Amino acid sequence: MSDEFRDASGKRLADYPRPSVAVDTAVLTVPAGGALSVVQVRDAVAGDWRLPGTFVHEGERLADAVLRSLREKAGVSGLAPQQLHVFDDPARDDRGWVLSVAHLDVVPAPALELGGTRARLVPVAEANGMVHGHDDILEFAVARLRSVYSDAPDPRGLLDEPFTMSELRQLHEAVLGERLLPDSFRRAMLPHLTPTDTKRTDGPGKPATRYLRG
Amino acid sequence: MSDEFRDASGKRLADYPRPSVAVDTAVLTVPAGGALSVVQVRDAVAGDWRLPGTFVHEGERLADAVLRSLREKAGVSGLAPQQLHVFDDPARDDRGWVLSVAHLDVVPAPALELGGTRARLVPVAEANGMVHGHDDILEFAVARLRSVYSDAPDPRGLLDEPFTMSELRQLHEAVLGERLLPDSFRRAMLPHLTPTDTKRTDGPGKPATRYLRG
DNA sequence: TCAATAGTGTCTATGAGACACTATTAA
DNA sequence: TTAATAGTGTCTCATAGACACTATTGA
Repeated sequence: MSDEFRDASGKRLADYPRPSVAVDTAVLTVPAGGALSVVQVRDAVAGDWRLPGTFVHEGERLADAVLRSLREKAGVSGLAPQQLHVFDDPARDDRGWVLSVAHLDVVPAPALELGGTRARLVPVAEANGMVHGHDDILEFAVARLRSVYSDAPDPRGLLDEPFTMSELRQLHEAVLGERLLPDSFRRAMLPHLTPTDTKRTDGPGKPATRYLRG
Repeated sequence: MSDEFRDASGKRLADYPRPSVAVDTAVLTVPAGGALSVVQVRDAVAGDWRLPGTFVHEGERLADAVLRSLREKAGVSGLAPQQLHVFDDPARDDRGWVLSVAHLDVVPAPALELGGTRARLVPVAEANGMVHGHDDILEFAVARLRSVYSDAPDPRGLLDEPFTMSELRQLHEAVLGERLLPDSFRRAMLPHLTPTDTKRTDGPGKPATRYLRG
């Protein structure tokens, strides 16, 4: 890298004003039998609950900044952050000129070990009123997750394999926030599933086949 | 804005290193009877052809930076830049630590007044080998445009209204890069179109109804 | 009349919704 | 046996592909 680069107008790159760049992440999960939920952290200074985020360090990839913020602020081992959108309203952050790159990360509930009282899991329907436009980021993230869960069986691996058709349908219902028709759901998913020999037999009812993705 | 804000560790916001932030834009259009094409500008320093871009000015919205870059570098009156993705590879730009926010803008061919020899229009199939990962940005932009043109009739307004079904289908074929079945295309589009009383009668053939969107 | 393009009617295959029916278990 | 859940078979309706057919123009 060269700080001495000059553009067509003879200006050095370093002479241009630069924004602070933050990453803010909606970590989504579905607890067993629960609703689609998001990780919030308590801000050390202001004391409010918000999405975990951090400023990007020099030369750091955005995805790495996300993983660092999740590890440090929420005690979460994030997996595969997915970039959503840059929020660039100059007035959105009262600390100055800050661009926020919103991310989505999807983590299976059993892998979520929230760090004490600084982090909590909240159903997305109840996670509103956050600062710095974090409500908008959450909305973006939920919309993205729902779009990928409308076709394929558990594409982000929220369920442990193998799983039954009912478990899969209940997961999709939690993600999509609506009831699904069991018949249509089964027919749409079966071509993308591989049945195994193991069955689930707990409580009454015919034993359910367990499936693998793919 | 306050430069004196301090975070939980007592550090001022201004103390954090900050990246340069650029916007780079794929301006797409379809010339009458032609293929999907993109605007390239010749770099004043290096002399190569690339996508128009600029560094974001302090407090400026990303979309405004895009419009400014199109006006100044390509002589184009951009319309509604759409954000695509942040390219953040620290090594992607040899000038230093630069984040590039890729954008898509869609402009009707008659509205494109390219500025002399500094800008040109190239079919997307022939626009490759650009610096700073601009090939990837173009690929992103084309994919986005194709996804919005797969359902609705000319959603980005590339055609002047009213237009005939053939004109609409030829536009969609140019955008999607593939032939479409006239029957299925007509049936898919008719519910989203309003017929007018005017007809097109040039050359032989039954006069074609002209339609409006919506 | 002929060539060319616009537009209609309809047959068929496919897939979703609906729902009755069978299968297999625990209690 | 009964209740409960899993899974199958099939009817109907909506839609896409295919394609024959009609409609209206310029030459």
